[in-house]
Amino acid sequence: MQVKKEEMRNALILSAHQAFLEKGFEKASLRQIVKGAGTTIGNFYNYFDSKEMLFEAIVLTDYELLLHLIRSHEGKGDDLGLDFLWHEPNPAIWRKVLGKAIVEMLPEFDRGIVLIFNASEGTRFEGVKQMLVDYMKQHFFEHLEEFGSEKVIGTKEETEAFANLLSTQFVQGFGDIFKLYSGKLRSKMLTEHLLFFMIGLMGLIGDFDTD
Amino acid sequence: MQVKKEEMRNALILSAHQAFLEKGFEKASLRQIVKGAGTTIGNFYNYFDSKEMLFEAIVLTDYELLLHLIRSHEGKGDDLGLDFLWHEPNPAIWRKVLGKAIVEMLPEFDRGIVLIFNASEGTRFEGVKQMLVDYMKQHFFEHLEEFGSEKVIGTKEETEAFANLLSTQFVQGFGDIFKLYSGKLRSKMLTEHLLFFMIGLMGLIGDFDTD
Amino acid sequence: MQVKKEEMRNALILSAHQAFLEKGFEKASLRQIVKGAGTTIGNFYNYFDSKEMLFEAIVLTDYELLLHLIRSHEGKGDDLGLDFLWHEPNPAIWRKVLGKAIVEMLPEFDRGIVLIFNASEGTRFEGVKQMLVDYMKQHFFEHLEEFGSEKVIGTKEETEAFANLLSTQFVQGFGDIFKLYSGKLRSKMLTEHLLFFMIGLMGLIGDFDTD
Amino acid sequence: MQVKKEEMRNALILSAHQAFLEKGFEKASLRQIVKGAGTTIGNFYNYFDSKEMLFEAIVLTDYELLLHLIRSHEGKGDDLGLDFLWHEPNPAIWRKVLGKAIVEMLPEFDRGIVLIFNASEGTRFEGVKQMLVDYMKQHFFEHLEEFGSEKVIGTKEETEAFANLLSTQFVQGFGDIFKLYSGKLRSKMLTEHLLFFMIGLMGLIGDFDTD
DNA sequence: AATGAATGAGGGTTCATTCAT
DNA sequence: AATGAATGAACCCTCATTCAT
Repeated sequence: MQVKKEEMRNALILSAHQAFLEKGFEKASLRQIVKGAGTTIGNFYNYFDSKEMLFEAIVLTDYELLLHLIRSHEGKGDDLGLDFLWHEPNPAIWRKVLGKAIVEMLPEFDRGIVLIFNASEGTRFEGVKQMLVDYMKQHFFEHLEEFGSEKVIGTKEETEAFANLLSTQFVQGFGDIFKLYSGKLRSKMLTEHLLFFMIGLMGLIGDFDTD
Repeated sequence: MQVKKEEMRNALILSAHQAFLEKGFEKASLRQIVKGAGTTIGNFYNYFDSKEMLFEAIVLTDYELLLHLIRSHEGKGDDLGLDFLWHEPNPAIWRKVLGKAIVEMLPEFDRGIVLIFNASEGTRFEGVKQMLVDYMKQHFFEHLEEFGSEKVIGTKEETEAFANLLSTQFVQGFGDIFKLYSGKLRSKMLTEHLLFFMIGLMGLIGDFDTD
Repeated sequence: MQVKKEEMRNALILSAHQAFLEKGFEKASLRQIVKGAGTTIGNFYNYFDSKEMLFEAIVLTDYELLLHLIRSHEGKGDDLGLDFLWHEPNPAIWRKVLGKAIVEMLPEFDRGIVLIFNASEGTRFEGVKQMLVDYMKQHFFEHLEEFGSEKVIGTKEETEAFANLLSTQFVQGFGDIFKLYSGKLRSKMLTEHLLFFMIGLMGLIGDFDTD
Repeated sequence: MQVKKEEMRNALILSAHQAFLEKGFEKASLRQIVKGAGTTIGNFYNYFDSKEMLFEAIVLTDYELLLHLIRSHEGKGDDLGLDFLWHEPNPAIWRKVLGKAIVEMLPEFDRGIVLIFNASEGTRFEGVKQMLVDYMKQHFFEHLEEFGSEKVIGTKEETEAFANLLSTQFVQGFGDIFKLYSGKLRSKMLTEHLLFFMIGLMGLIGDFDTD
């Protein structure tokens, strides 16, 4: 009862993707995955060299897209070229600009990005999310300091802690959106998510008087 | 070498807390926990009926505090009694009021709350976080609708999706703060975190003109 | 891409020979062998019925040569017709005679003989080496007894044990030489090896006074 | 049905020793070993950390004895203090001296030494035998050269090859004796074995008379 | 002649839990 | 209160072999 190669391979990837999503890399068992794909463990190894290689097969393209995305902006000190928005008083502009920017820049991530973010513990990708968090944290921290956070938030340590918190949530939200939504709704959510953070950030440091 | 009952129990709880925090409930092994507590697997079962019961012992008090916190506000349709802030134009007030409210209202959560949020998969508490998310989601959704989100965000489905996203991050941030900080820094972070979400929310729906 | 039948067969034999030599029959894996031959597992079974048959294909000719060699001397009670040497006092003669005898008598063993000796565990040839050892043991034992070993070595049991030891080493050395050397160096080593054993044997039982 | 700790441990070691002896480290299966010891695989890991550690438990003492034996003679350039024998014309002396020397010097090797020699492939001890062979090879080579082997054996390369062959067999024979015999018979065999090699070596390079 | 999908048994290892002592 | 021996199921992975194509 042989099946065309690509069919079984896809069945394995599909089953694995679901299992990894539900339980994470380590807790998802190969037995469960092959069962979901309607084959046996022995046969699995005709398609992939190891459990980790299976994960990598699902994830690698998105990983490289992500890496490329980060590197193309690294060192430029900008927010995806949107720094001018920080000085834009009319918020109506924001939503438009951000929406457009996101659609243009965002690579066409597939299933992989979600696994990298939420199911990669135990693989060589387990540090990727934190890397992104650290990268974002730097941005947030710089903006907070630039606008005089010490007047509103507090000490440098407090500001740094808060920047850390913000970036963690920002990245997590990013991942959640990719997990839950796709197509236009995904773009829409990404826009609002970005907007929400920019507004929150500005509001936090901009308007307020503490006395 | 016998040890006073409470001491061993505490040693086990301490070791388990650390292990659960690092690896999560399922991946933390009993062998590792008892080793960390300086005793043996057999003896463990003199103190706890199972691995899950050990988890429960660490977590239960905080779980009940959390439940009580939610229930005491359930059905009141308020935000911890702070609804009036939504109509308060002076943001300086916000930080003061929120900071005070948090200190007053927040139960004295112990180590457990972090485990419930970040390490409870595989236990009967694994749904608690989502429950809280759902609870918060309702609040966010109501506020978004109340202020006419359809003008700014979009359809009801989009609004609901966004409310879901916000609440997920809100709760996650809440958990992160408890995980990372304690004492006054924790309160400070909680205040800023709340503030950030209120400002973001208001900004998103309040100020904007879309045309 | 099809290859002429004999070429692929030879490639498989070559690759297998190397693998068996390195790891022995059981630990050499078919996957490794077919990879080395540049084909696939499935195709392998077009050439050989089983892993064991592959081994046999490499080994059979040499096995039969060996069998023939033994049988042609069996029952004659001689040492390859060299018994007269035991009474030859001039050792210079020995080396010459032995060297010549070896070249003349030794069949043209191929790769197989080494595998039979050192890599046949798990095949039906795994007993061949021991058979040869037993055969040699008989010779050694007879010589030891003939020359009055009880005066020098000890009891019959001790003599037998020693004959066993000698023959084991003799055969092992024989195998080692075939494994490591070829051509003239092989003949040279075989001569010295034989010489060494004859001298050792003679010395052991000939000259000595034990009191 | 609990058994005293030492009993089960010994049963495991006994069963393992036999399995390793028969099949070697890699091919001996844990399932077979625990079955031989009348327990389960799970329980095995209450006694040993791994299959390799089990091997080590059997072998370590003998390994250290062997190491100590070698090191205590290393650099002295002697043959266990028996160099004078090479110039001793009366062979009757040899057997006596060697027999005494062996009994005195040989550490009380246990089962381990045989495993190290014949069943250690796949463990960290797999190189020990070759180390010993190389060590002996040096001795043999020096003696062969010292006595002018070029006159009798041939080129330096041939002499070296032969030294290699001799040492391999010498060590193998050493191992075989430990495998097959014990007690006084072991000492007896060791003596004859050593004697055999010394005689063979002398005869090979000297001009020997047999009467 | 050649491919590689499929199978089923077995490899070493870890796990939470039970229970005799 | 404490020990650790014992269990049985599950983990990822490798193997020789079969067979449809």
